[in-house]
This record gives sequence, C-alpha cells and structure tokens, in this order.
Amino acid sequence: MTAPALPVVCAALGDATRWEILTRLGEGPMSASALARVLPVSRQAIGKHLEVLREVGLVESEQRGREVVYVAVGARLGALARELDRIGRSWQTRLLRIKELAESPASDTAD
Amino acid sequence: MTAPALPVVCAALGDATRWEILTRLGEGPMSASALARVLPVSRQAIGKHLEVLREVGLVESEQRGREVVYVAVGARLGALARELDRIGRSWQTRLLRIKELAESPASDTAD
DNA sequence: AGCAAATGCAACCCACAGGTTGCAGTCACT
DNA sequence: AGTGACTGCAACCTGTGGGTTGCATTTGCT
Repeated sequence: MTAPALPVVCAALGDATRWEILTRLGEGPMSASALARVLPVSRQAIGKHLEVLREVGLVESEQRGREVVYVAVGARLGALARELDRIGRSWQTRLLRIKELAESPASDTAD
Repeated sequence: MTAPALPVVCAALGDATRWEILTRLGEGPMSASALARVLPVSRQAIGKHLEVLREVGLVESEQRGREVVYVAVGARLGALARELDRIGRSWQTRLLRIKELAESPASDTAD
C-alpha cells in the first residue's frame, strides 16, 4: 500500500486550511469548486490541498457528472491514530522503565 | 488543558527531523547538545525543534545538572491519537449514512 | 446549439520554516 | 581557579509551501 511515512501524513494534517477542507468533506462529498465557494481561498488553492490530501490517502476523489467530488477517508485517519497510539505507548513504557531504574535503591551509587 | 489545536500539533509532527528527535527522546532523556552529536543538524536547529515540540506538549524538559534534558511525552501522542480516531470514526459514520440514503429507493427521503 | 460552470495547467509572489554561523554567559568538573 | 562543555540569543540565508491570477478546455444543463 506504500503507506506514506508518518511525517508526511502529519504534515498533510498540519495545515489549518486543509483541516477546514477535511471537516467539510467529513460531512459529505464535495467538489473543489464547491469548497472554494465556502472557504476563503481560491479554487486552485483548494485543488492543491486536495492533491496533498489525496496523496496521503486522507481523501478520495470520484468523477460525478462533470465535477470531481472528494470525500474524507476516516479509515486513514484511524490508521494514523493507531500508529501514533502505538508509538506513544512505547515511549511511556521505556520512560517508566528508566524511572524505575533510577529509583531502585538496589545497587545504586551512594555518592 | 490548553491543548494546542489539532493542526498545530500535527504540524509539529510534520517534520522529519522532529521525528528523528522524538524517536531518540522516546528511548530516553537527552540534552540538545547530545542530540546534535547524533543528528546531522546543528545544536541550534535542534533547539528550535525542541521548542516547537515543547509548545505542543510532545516533549518536556528538565534541568539536570548543567544541562537541560528532554523526554518524549507519550501521553500527548496518545491524546492526539484518540482525537484523530474519534474524528475518523465520525467521518466514516456520516459517509455510511450518506451511502445508505443514496442506495435506498427514493421513498422515505423526508428531511 | 449555446452558455454557464467545472476542471487542468502554468507562471508568479511572498512569507516563513528550517537551517547555519557567531558570540556571550554560565555552570560543572579536575 | 581555570577550562571545557552546555545553554541562550541574534542575525542571516534560502527553499518551498500556501496563495493568487490568468487562460484554455471540457461538459452538463436548458
């Protein structure tokens, strides 16, 4: 599936305008032009954002009549969430272990 | 909770160097200088990244002796993961409802 | 058929993020 | 006490991401 690297997906989510777009698309399919009518940016700008989002799998496009409608892919966001959660847990685990070592009075250096 | 807005946190995670840093810090506390010795960027650059990460709560700093050590905060990543998951689910739910409407014979499409 | 509307592509602009170097100050070791 | 190491701050450089305008083309609707 060539899942994009974490930083890339996060970068795609690291823009306010893109979140605006995603929010709208989360409510239902919309075309770039339709989004441009709602949001305070040009259609072309929207188009670029949609391309970015599509490359990381956060939206999918579908030709509907003469327009191309996009829709937010919740599953991708879910997949990202799981990845982040996994990493976060590993951080906590290691940190906990380190703290235990530090606090264990067993064979510690007594200064 | 002063939780930074989603786009901001994601933006912080949207940089490869920052992930490098986080990965190292996930393994244990390190100072900016120590990170600079390991990573191919200057200490000052690392410092800026650490500041960004600290502002969104992804790392915490602690004065240890004459150096400042940083550590990755897994809980923050977990919190972000939960937020994203929640949003992703809502997208899927709405999309499912829309598809159901579309496929249902146009009989009970009352508002 | 004809017009309005949607898309695709390209050139262009500008702010800023990521990076660098340099310097000054401070604090821990020997 | 002296020295090396770590930090903080500032100035500076550059690529590019987000945005715009303009134009050509396609395509649905009446």
